[in-house]
Amino acid sequence: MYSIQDVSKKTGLSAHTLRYYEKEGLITGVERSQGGFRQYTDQDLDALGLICCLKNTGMSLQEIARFVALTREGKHTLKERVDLLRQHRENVLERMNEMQKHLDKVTWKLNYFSQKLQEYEEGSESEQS
Amino acid sequence: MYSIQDVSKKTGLSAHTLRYYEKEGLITGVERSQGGFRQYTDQDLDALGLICCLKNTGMSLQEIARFVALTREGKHTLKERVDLLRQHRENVLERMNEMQKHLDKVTWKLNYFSQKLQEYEEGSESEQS
DNA sequence: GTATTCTTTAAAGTTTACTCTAAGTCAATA
DNA sequence: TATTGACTTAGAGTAAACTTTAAAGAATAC
Repeated sequence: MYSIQDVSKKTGLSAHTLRYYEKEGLITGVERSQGGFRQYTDQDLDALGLICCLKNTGMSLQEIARFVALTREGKHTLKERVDLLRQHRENVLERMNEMQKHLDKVTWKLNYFSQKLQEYEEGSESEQS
Repeated sequence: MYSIQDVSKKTGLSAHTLRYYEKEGLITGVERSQGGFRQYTDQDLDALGLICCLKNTGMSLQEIARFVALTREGKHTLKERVDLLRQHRENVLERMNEMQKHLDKVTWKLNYFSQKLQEYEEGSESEQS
């Protein structure tokens, strides 16, 4: 059993954010101590792991909440969940491809500016001498 | 010379967004017709091209505005601009790496669910027969 | 020449994902 | 036992990047 601070350290999400995620339906069924404090299990940490991966690959919290809701509904949503992840995977690959293209342009510009810089520096050098 | 609508079509940014970018200092020195309408040049389109690449690789509008301001200052900022782009490039590569790692986890989960799904479907088949 | 469409501005509104505040409860320590 | 510090809630506030609105002037189509 982990306190909200423990989980915060383990996941890198703030305690505020963890409560927020719970409110938004991303995490469900977190147990409480007699005093009402959250007590996370290893299962909860597991679930948070997937949530972070989805988030870090650009899935919105809303979509993640939908995925979590499907999970809670049981095995008959397995196909839908698989489709969802598969689609997400495609989207991410597509985005990374696009990103690479844009980055190539940035690299091109960078080289262009680098050359300009060299010319500029050589210019000021000869002025100094 | 292009109208704001022309540029909107060419760049994929809305006319609203183009005005917003101008207000935020991302585009500067756009000429006006006698009636006060914006008239974009090929140079402006070029500048917008770089802006889109930077934005699409995750640079914030604020940082882009900073880059544009440096450009306006002249050649003595060339080194700073090169450094900025170089740093940005590193950041993007780093992010893409992280992304790939997170995506690998998603793929792993996907395969796991796929297998579960298959077992589940086989299960219901044998129940039916 | 008038109706429609496009453009202008400033400013308010929206969405996403937090982040912080206030007021109070709970637990551990000096 | 008092106090410090972590935890609770609901709800307000924030930042980024738009997006919409309103009111008015300009260009074009018939």
